[in-house]
Amino acid sequence: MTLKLTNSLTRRVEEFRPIEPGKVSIYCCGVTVYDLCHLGHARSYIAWDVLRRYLRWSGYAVTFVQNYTDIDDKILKRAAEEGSSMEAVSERNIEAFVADMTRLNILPADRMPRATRSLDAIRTLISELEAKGAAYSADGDVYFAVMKHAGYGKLSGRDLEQQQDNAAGRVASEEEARKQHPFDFALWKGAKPGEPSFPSPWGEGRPGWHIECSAMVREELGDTIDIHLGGADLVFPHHENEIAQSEAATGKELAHYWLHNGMVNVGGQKMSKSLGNFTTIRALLDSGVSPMTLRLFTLQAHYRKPLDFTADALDAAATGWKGLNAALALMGTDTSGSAAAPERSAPEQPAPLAEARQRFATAMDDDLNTSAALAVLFELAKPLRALANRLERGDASAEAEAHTPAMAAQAALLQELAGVLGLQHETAEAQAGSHDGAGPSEAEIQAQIEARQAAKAARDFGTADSIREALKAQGIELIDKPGGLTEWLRH
RNA sequence: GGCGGCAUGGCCAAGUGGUAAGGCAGAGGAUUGCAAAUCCUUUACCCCCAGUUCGAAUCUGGGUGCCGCCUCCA
Repeated sequence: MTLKLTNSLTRRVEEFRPIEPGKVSIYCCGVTVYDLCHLGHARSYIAWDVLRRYLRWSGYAVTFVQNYTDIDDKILKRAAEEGSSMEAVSERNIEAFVADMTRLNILPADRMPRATRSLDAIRTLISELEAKGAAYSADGDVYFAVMKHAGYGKLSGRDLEQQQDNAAGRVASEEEARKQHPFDFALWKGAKPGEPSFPSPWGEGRPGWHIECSAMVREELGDTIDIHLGGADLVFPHHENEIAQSEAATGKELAHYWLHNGMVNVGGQKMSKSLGNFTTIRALLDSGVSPMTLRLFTLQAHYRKPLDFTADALDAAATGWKGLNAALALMGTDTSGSAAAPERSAPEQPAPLAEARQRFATAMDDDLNTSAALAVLFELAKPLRALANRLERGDASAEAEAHTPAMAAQAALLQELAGVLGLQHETAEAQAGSHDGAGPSEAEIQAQIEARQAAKAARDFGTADSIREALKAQGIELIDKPGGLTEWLRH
């Protein structure tokens, strides 16, 4: 079996064949760092993290490059609003991005270029386009001439002539007037008073949005790469323009495979900053939803499909994760295993495990069918959970069973496959989320538990239950364990 | 209007020609002083219509509904 991926370029599922055997070069469109990331970003980057982990597990050496767009109108606007600078806004949001991704267990990219640090490559590319007659300058701006590029529209299925009418409906801004064709887009924008600018052969200014990606792909990975990633909302115009620029300049295909993830929806509508219906990653995580719950939530759907974000669906994911997590706990807290040279053609394993591994690989090979892959994890987890539960009850035979090679192998496989999906065991604290300090103190809770123990010993269950109810009202859940022990959880 | 995509049980979601994965919720049972947790069992003919086929959720045509992109956007 080999990996098959849906290529947006052909709108078909294709077998993945790297340019160089055993190696994969990937460029992923990153964020514009003007604000915190929301769940849409999380979904996207979790999906691509899984692609990357799976390729690694399949034996490929992966080079993963993801950019930061650190110059753009929205960053400048934000900086003006808060009276700071472009750099300050960018820096702060890059830090936030890294922190959020880390919490979600998303592997950092191998290289993370920034637009403002790639200006030489950008200027070189624009010059080449100009020399080839694919670009023209007008009043300090430089535009890409879409009519000069034969393949324009091949990714998004747009026909320039057919699109004329739609474009005509746009507001005839000053910028529009400078363009030769409505779809022409800025490669370089002339400086406006008071805005940061950089020198160029066309005067002071700054790069347009699309050109930075073309330049960074080329600088970091070469003229042609294996896979280019991004959200479905980037297909047009961003990726279309990227292709046009790069291919007009190099005469080579920019990327062999274009993968796009579906949007996160809220109430059937795309989650976005402009609609204001977004939840930031950190707001969600800080509200007590664990990172792995969010990961599981996004992975339960196929990456290309829209994913509706609802409280119910998230609750379901949280409960589901509890089960997987309990099974994962059998291996202890050391779950750094995902990095421990996993190999998909693993050594000998008992037949059922080999079969599970195969089903997992088959699912993932099928355009990253994480939903089906998760089914394998849940099935592997089932007996492990049962065992974990018996262990908790102090079942002596369970103790012995836990140390049998069969169980150990099952637990190891579960952990390995979970690792491919970036799922790792979470401790109780991580699951509980942050505690804001309200509610009864530990000492108070302990005192209540002891009082309840006494009541129970006296078979005064009415008092015992009322104590439990009172604590519950304060967000404290009591759980009786075998042997007369009582544990508590803060909700 | 143009381009693309989606419609599967109460909810989420796989399955893309051979008779419906998995998760959540629900129901019954076990266990428990009662709970919680856990364990066992259990719940669908796949938006509508017409075709192709021995056989379709899966293919074709039509219809209906929904979403994304066409302006910044993961």
